[in-house]
Amino acid sequence: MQRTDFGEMACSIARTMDVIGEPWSPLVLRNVFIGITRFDQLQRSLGISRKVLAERLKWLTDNEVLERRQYSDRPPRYEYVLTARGQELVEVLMVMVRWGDRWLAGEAGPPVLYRHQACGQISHVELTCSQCGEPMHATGIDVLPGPGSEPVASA
Amino acid sequence: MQRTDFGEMACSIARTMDVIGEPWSPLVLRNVFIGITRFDQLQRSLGISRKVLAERLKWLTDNEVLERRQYSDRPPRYEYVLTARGQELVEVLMVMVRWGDRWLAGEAGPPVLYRHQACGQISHVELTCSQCGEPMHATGIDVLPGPGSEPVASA
DNA sequence: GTATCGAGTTCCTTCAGGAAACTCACGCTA
DNA sequence: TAGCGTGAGTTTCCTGAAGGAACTCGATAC
Repeated sequence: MQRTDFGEMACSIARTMDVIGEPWSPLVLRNVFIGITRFDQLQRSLGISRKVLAERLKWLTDNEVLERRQYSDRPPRYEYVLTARGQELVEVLMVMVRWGDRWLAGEAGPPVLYRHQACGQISHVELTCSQCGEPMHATGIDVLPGPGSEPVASA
Repeated sequence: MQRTDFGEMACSIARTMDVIGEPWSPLVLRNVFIGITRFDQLQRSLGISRKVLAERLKWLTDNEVLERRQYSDRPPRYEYVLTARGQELVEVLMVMVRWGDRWLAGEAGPPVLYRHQACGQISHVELTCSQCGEPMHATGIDVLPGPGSEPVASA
């Protein structure tokens, strides 16, 4: 095996990276999210190789992150849309955005802004605890082994 | 240029992926976060090639995500610790964890659990709006161009 | 009946990842 | 003081994946 199989590791990060673990997939998802959903649009907007784009789209649809949908019958034409799984993956991207905005945007400021529809304000995501609702950061958590900690091979 | 230079794109996701954009870096960060901080420890725990690990560690320290710290003078020995920048990057990982737990963990359940020190409960991160504090999801936001939307080359 | 367009495939080259062996400075020990 | 062990990488070689460009294929457009 050349490329390590992250999908089999007992780690959600590894498993997530098995799906979005190379640089193009997040950008493909971002573009689909903002409405760039067709093959040639994606190829041109990203400057990605057509071959690699085809591979990524297949991978993402196989992993139920995207859905390939026919939007024209004659001629047959397709577009890609986010599944529920993909919608939630965009939330990972939103947190990446926040980090990139904070540490890498430089003087120019963030390239895009997000408006929260519920309150109408320009904002960004904060991480809070699902139990108490207070802010939750890397410095304030303990890591414990969970039920799926080691998937001991039964074979 | 073989590998596209994501760091120059006007997109925080691309810029973030320029730093953590291949599968090993997030896992290296995770391990440093949980206390696996030395070269050989990292290499053995991840099963990563030593060459690639050395490259990643150099890249991550160059990007101020990790800091190389000497913990022994004679013989000279080094360990890697998270910078403030790296601590915040771990929050991206926490959201990846949540997604991976939800969609990829399967019957076995999540491999690790997180306890929020502030409230003492086992929990996971929620995304909320920095302005109104209400939940914030991909389906409820508008994307607008920001100040750094197109870094028009001045040259 | 030729051009165009969307949606991919195919082919070729180059580069990055994996595995394992090697280096180098130091410390232990017998 | 010769030899062994250890941590922290480097070096070498091989294979597979990314890039780029050209090609295909069905279907309308002119």
